[in-house]
Amino acid sequence: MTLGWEEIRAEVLRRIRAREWPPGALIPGEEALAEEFGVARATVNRAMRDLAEAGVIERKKRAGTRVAELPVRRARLEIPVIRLDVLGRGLTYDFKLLADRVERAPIPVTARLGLPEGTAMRYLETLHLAGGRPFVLETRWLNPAILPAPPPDFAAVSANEWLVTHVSLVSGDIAFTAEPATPREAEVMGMAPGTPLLVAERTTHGTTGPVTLVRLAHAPGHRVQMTF
Amino acid sequence: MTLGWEEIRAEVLRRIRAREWPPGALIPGEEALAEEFGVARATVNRAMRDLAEAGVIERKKRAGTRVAELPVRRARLEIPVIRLDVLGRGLTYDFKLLADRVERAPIPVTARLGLPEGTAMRYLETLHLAGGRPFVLETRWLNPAILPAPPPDFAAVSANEWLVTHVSLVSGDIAFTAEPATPREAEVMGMAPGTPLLVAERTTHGTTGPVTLVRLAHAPGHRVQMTF
DNA sequence: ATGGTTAATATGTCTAGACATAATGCAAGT
DNA sequence: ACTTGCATTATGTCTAGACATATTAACCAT
Repeated sequence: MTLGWEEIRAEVLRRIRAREWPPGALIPGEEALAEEFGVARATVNRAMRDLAEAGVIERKKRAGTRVAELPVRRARLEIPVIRLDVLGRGLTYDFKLLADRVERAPIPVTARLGLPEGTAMRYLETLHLAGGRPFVLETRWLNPAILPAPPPDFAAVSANEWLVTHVSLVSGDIAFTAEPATPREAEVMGMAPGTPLLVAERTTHGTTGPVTLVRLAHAPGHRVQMTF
Repeated sequence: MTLGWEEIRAEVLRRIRAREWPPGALIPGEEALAEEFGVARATVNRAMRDLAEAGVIERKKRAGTRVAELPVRRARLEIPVIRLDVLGRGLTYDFKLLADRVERAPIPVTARLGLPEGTAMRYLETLHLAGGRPFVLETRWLNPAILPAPPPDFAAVSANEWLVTHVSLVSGDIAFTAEPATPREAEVMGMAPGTPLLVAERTTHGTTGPVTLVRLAHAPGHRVQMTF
């Protein structure tokens, strides 16, 4: 029976958990481990690289590999298109375009996207419905520079979905906060103002510059679930 | 100048974004790409594996590699120990153990951890302080079976931190919700009841069974930030 | 002591070739 | 028509060896 990289990883992990190699300790080099397990160094490397990605060990050239002092847990969040999110919950999906206009974006918006003050941007307000009931209110500022010549009809395809399939997003960030429902949100989504809402704020950048800043106000009770 | 796997990845990504290989399309096999770029197949494999992990392409043995129809964006959340989170914000850290007792856990708690109804569990209530002000109220149900013979003193080291360094956590999940502050939370953290709070609920399982269920109620204004 | 240079070393990556594994689609048998 | 089995094929993994790169520690010169 020959060992694979996953078995190497399992054994290394076992030794770390058993405190044979305590936090902060220096682990034998790849060459030594390769010899011990009777595999090629590349196989050990594969296993160690995986553990490093998981945050269990820290590796530095020349300095060697050591067990992480305080292993940082990493959770992965998969952000689906809202339509698929809703359908995945077994509910019917629909959306309404509540607003679509071009105007000068407020300073906080341009600032966060790194655009000059007073840039004219497309403002979109979309209410996503799940099973006929409000699911998410999306308010979006979109950089018109990234849109094609005949701009897409966001009443037919939601901006959320159009962007995923037509713009190559490079990087971005999401922040989750709990906020009281604004009067506008309360009115549109049919709830009392001040109701706690889970709000996700995303900025995304593409190859040709800033793309969009979007605020997703989720209906009460919404859970964002992650596994690790 | 010789190509590395990151350059292969960049070029493949460029072709996908440029729609030379549109969503759903079948990409040439590793062998073909290796020949085209003049590198070994393992190098192409490294690049493709990375793109698959990022959700840009989907790979299946025999069936080949195709461009993802709706690229699922994946964001990574790093969950540090609360103490380091606070120190990382340039604030002093402190915590107070408000409650520490053993009692029968409520049914929802045992159910979520997969323990028998009425199991006696350790209940801990910890207030984490940042710069002397309430930061997070942690309410935790801990499976006493995983604790060592002389149980640790959670007044000296927070349970949060003790668990990370002493229990090998295998899997778990986190859910974020927005909830109104309970009377207890409002009292302890000094705010009006009903104030929207960002709540994280985590369950974790170790090698020897369920470990803990914890609820972290964050002070108003708290942001959970992720990058992708 | 102090600062800069150099050699040693552990990890990172690559090559060329091999076998393993899984999924597909065709062919044969019921 | 339907199922079963098998050959095919693309990805997954491994080996043994090589060179690249970052970083440390030792050394030397000021």
